[in-house]
Amino acid sequence: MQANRILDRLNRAQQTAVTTATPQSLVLAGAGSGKTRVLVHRIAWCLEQGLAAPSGVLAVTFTNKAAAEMRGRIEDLLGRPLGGMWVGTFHGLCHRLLRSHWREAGLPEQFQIMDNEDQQKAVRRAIRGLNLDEAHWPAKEAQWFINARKDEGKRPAALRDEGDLGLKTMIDIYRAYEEASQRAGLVDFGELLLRSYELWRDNAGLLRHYRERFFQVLVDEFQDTNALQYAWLRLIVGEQANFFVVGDDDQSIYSWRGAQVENMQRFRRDYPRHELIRLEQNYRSTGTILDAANALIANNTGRLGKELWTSGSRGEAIKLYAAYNDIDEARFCVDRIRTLHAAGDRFAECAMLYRVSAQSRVLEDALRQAEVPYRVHGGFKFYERAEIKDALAYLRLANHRGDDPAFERVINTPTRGVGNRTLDEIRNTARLERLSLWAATERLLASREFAARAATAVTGFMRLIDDLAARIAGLGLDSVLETVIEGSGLVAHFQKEKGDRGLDRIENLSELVTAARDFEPDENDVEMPLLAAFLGHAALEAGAGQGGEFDDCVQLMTLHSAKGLEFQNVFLVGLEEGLFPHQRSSSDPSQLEEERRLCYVGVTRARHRLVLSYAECRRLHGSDFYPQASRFLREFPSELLEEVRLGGDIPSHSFALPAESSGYGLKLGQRVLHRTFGEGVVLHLEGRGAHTRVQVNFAGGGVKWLVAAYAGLEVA
DNA sequence: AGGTCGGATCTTTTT
DNA sequence: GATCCGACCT
Repeated sequence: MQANRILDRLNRAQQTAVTTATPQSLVLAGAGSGKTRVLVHRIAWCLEQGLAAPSGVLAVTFTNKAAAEMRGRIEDLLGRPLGGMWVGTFHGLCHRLLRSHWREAGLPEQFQIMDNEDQQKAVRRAIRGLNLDEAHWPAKEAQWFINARKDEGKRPAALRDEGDLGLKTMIDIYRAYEEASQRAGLVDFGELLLRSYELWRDNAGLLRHYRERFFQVLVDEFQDTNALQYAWLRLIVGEQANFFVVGDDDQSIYSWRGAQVENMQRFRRDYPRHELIRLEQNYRSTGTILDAANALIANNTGRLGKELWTSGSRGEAIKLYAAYNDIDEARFCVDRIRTLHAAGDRFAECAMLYRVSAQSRVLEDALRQAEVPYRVHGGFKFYERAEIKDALAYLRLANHRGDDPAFERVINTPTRGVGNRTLDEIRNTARLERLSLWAATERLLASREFAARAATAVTGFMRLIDDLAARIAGLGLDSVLETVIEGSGLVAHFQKEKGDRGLDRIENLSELVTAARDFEPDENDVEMPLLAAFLGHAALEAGAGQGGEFDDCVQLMTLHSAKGLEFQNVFLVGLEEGLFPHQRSSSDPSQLEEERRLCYVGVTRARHRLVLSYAECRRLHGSDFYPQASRFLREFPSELLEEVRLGGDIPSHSFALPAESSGYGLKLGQRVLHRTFGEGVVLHLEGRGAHTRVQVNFAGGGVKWLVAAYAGLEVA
């Protein structure tokens, strides 16, 4: 391929990025500015210019989807396979490293990956093992603590309790969990990263080897990296490699799970001779939408700074609908979608975006009522289903008896008479003797410490696993799964379940066999044993949600899951104070800015049409709320918005950009305090000046009408 | 061993 | 309102 063919269809800024000769570059890539394009073309450029062999390229992304897309596009552009390129997610690549160097990493060869659920159970076990009260020390919080520390690259030994008992306990739990995981050869998601970081850090020879190999290191969505990922990158880049990172500080929406936008500033400090390139030309949205997005995000502080523009048309005004309530809001959106569909747009080109998943319910109801097909993104994944995890647990245990989570999962599924007492006995022995659950069970059997019934049950289970292990040796992957499913007794177990549920599960189990038959490790994993690759795939890439991905249906998802996608028509619903920005974020300025970025992400998903809406009454957690319109609405230039109304008799307060008071500091949804009735929320306002009457819903005393002049309400 | 009941809680989600 | 979790009961 010719150099000019690579640069052919790129704009100036994109060309600059692709061809830069500066060893370190930070590409500030706005929404819809062709970020993936730049990454892919940059790789092609490096190869064509002889700046790297394919095996010298390391390209990292966050999601499997992004990695797959990048691989596909590189191959398309090059017209040949990746060669020895490493293109994958942080976790996928770390997994690969640990499989190749398990010994140096201090892991057993058959180490397994724990997903969230496995991890939480393991943490719970650690908490119980320390004789702590679970009500006081919830596994979820401890899990969060452990993951946050790992994301910072910290082991328990590196933590100090500062005399804080709570902190000390957390560290104890972390340590106990870590010891148990190590003993069982289990690795959680954070551990994959931390372990490979340490692997490189502590093995000079190995690090040298990889540094000599990877001369071009590229990172996608750099704003989402956490401290450990950045440290990992710095380690591999070293002094000599080229470091090419692409990101957008305005789309950083994952700080709550450890992402540090600060890494962008850190990069600038750590590599003072870097080149900063801005991609600001947008190929997605209309001028109107971009103006709105720019104006909104300008309210944030400390940005690297970037202004999106387009050579395309202004497009139509952004529609704003003030709904009477959430049901009305849903109906309005569905109505418009039907109109658009009738005019020729596909349903799949319409997306309904919301802040919290709970909002999908009302939208789904309205869609179903109107018989409009839809798909809700997110939610349960194939490999996260209980029956799939059960089957895989049998396989994991047959493969590696020390796999404690797998043991716990299936020791009594299907029920075979191993009760809690027996299990506790096993757990205790395991803890005291530092054995795996399997080894502890063997131990207890040998010393005849089980009750007769338990002994029989447990022996039966162990025979079953040993038997499975013997039978699957040498079989193909799909036969392995067939054998395991058949031998586990899971099918009979689920057949007993009432209703269609059991049937579903059995169907999923046969789907698992199909998945195994069709399984091909991706290019990064071809060297590892097939079974390890398959189990890794199941844990790391939990699979898509429900099917129907290719049908023409309206797309429902949270704003978070919308990042990276685009649609002709976007309906951004629930623009209300308390919901968006969310209550839990509204007290902290930096969290508030993240909410704003989330809004920015939502707005920039739209190509042609953007509809914003809010409800004056919203049912949430079972009771009604009367929120104010979101502050974000006020941050859009009003000339870009056009208020839409349905008929004249819908009680709708004009969107009233100042949306301020009635003269008494009262507004809809305002929290107020009354001398005798206590705290309440303003439901309605009527009249003006001295005649203003206000309806308040008091927490204690129900709904009351008051004359504002006499009520003496205080704004709470 | 398994089911049922009451209480607490309720962002966002990938790997 | 819905769900998840633990305690309690059968």
